[in-house]
Amino acid sequence: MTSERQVRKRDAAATREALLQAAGTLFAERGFDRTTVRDIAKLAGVNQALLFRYFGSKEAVFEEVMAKGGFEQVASTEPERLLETALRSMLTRDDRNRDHSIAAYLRSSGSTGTNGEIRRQVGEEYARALATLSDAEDADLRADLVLAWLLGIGLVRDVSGKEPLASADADRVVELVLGAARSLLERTG
Amino acid sequence: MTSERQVRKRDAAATREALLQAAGTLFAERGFDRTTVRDIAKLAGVNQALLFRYFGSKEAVFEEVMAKGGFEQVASTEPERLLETALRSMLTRDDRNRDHSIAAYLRSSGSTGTNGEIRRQVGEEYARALATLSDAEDADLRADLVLAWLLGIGLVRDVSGKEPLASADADRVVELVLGAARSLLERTG
DNA sequence: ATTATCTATAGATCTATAGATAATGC
DNA sequence: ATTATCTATAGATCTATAGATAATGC
Repeated sequence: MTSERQVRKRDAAATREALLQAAGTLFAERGFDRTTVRDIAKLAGVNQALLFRYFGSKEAVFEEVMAKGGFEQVASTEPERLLETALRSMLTRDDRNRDHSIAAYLRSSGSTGTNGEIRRQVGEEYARALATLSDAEDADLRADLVLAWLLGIGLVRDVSGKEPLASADADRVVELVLGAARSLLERTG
Repeated sequence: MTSERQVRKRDAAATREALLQAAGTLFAERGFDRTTVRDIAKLAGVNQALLFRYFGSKEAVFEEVMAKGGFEQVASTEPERLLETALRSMLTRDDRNRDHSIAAYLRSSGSTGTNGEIRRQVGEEYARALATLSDAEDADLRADLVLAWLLGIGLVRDVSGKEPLASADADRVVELVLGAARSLLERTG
């Protein structure tokens, strides 16, 4: 990865992108606080000063990682499949092309300030989509509860590494969760 | 709070306790990484060097906060009521006597190492108790999913502050969650 | 000439420790 | 005399910036 840097031409856009990608990986692995800008730059194979040149601050990088990953998934998935899609993308470990926004979200729960705001916005997007699946009067509340479940599963599984959930079969988890979530969303009263 | 310090006698046990209490409050508010030992000492009204004298390190304080809060609740509640009790204690904001372990857990998700280990253990305790409520073959997995829901609700509510969940009526949330959780635990196949 | 990239460092933390001070109990 | 508490500081970070260097395009 560093080696390809040697050959790479001077390219501001590519450097920016490399930083964004590296930041996504590290924020997802260690969270915001424990990721340093030097780590990000090192993984991206660029000088750390460039992070400030292209993003201005570490927080700004985080915001962009979250916004990009989170909004894209919601926007590109129809509500009916959103829960299953989000669930599967969380249950599946394919490091390539993985959306890091949820893991980054979970690992950065301590952070407040600007970080909190962008994380809240991503949550809004998911919940709004999920709420369309319910006809209940309190559809929004139920959608929040389903969102909470989704995030909680990621927390227990990836962050805590708790068994048997951590290595449970994805199909089985999807089956159990979708069944309960559907009945929660669809049930009236 | 600082004022009562002035009158307090020299008392190692009380000082230790004050530090533990202060640490619980701050870890729950800001998480491990964003809480400094000086903040803890200041809130406890004691000198920061005493934290190292009585606990050895900041991590050791975190472990003790988590172990104390988490294990106590599980041990003192019968499994049938554990879910409702834990849920209500999370939904209710009575700053006094509040168990900070779950919030501290949630806000410190970024931390790995020793922190991760103790957090995993507290999760084990809860899940073991919840698993006794299910006769299904995969009772442990279902219990993990219920635990995940509990934590996820805390995450969305307290850490993200997302509405309508953040200010939803506790009884209503309990009703919705308990209903779905029971059917998940009790249903066979 | 422009601008992507790098060097060097300021300035502000934070954890942890060594050793001094002072309140208690014998 | 013992030991709870405090002072002072070492040593190791980390974010961010100012200014130098060097690769590109006209």
